[in-house]
Amino acid sequence: MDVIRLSKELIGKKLVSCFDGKRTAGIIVETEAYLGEIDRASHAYGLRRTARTEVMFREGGLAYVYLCYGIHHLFNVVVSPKGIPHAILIRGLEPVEGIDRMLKRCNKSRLDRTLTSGPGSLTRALGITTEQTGISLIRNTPVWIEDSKNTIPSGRILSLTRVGVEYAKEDALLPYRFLLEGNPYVSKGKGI
DNA sequence: CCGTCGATCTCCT
DNA sequence: GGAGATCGACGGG
Repeated sequence: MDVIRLSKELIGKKLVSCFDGKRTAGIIVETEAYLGEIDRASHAYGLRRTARTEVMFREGGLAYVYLCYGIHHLFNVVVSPKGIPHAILIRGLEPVEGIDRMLKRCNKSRLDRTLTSGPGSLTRALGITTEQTGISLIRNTPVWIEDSKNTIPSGRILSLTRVGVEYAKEDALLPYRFLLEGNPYVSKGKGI
């Protein structure tokens, strides 16, 4: 499984949630690859296993959602065969469906880039929480990823260093952050 | 516009 | 006890 290639391929696809029969969705415009065992920035570095990260060691196609700083729910796609804990963090969405419902979830009255820019903001907008960790993203579940037929945003894919992983030493320099150049819904961070 | 700080969960030391 | 794959409120310039 080529996590780097898949991280780029996820850009332009649609992340969808559906709770109470109501869809909310956005086009993925920013991702980060986390390469499990060999990546100091990964929760699974050195094959370290905890209750929280156990889902990363399961088969690809599952959601890994964890709580960051005690507040923010961060959504990842587990992408590799069983035992290989690679994951892709979704960091930015361009909202396309159910915007009113997203605004309500975020206590906002108007759409602007802050609705779904950044990994903690987009989960709040879609209603994704740690309750969804471990669910399948390809079967019939409240959260999944699908091809976006009509609404594919344009732009070149840039590769930059990842955000907030300075502690990862030399791995902090790896160009494992991917985003659509110029898209307003990419997160703030160095290099942008 | 900018920097600082609080929120308060999980895991490591 | 401390830091982290973060965000938004607040205060000063």
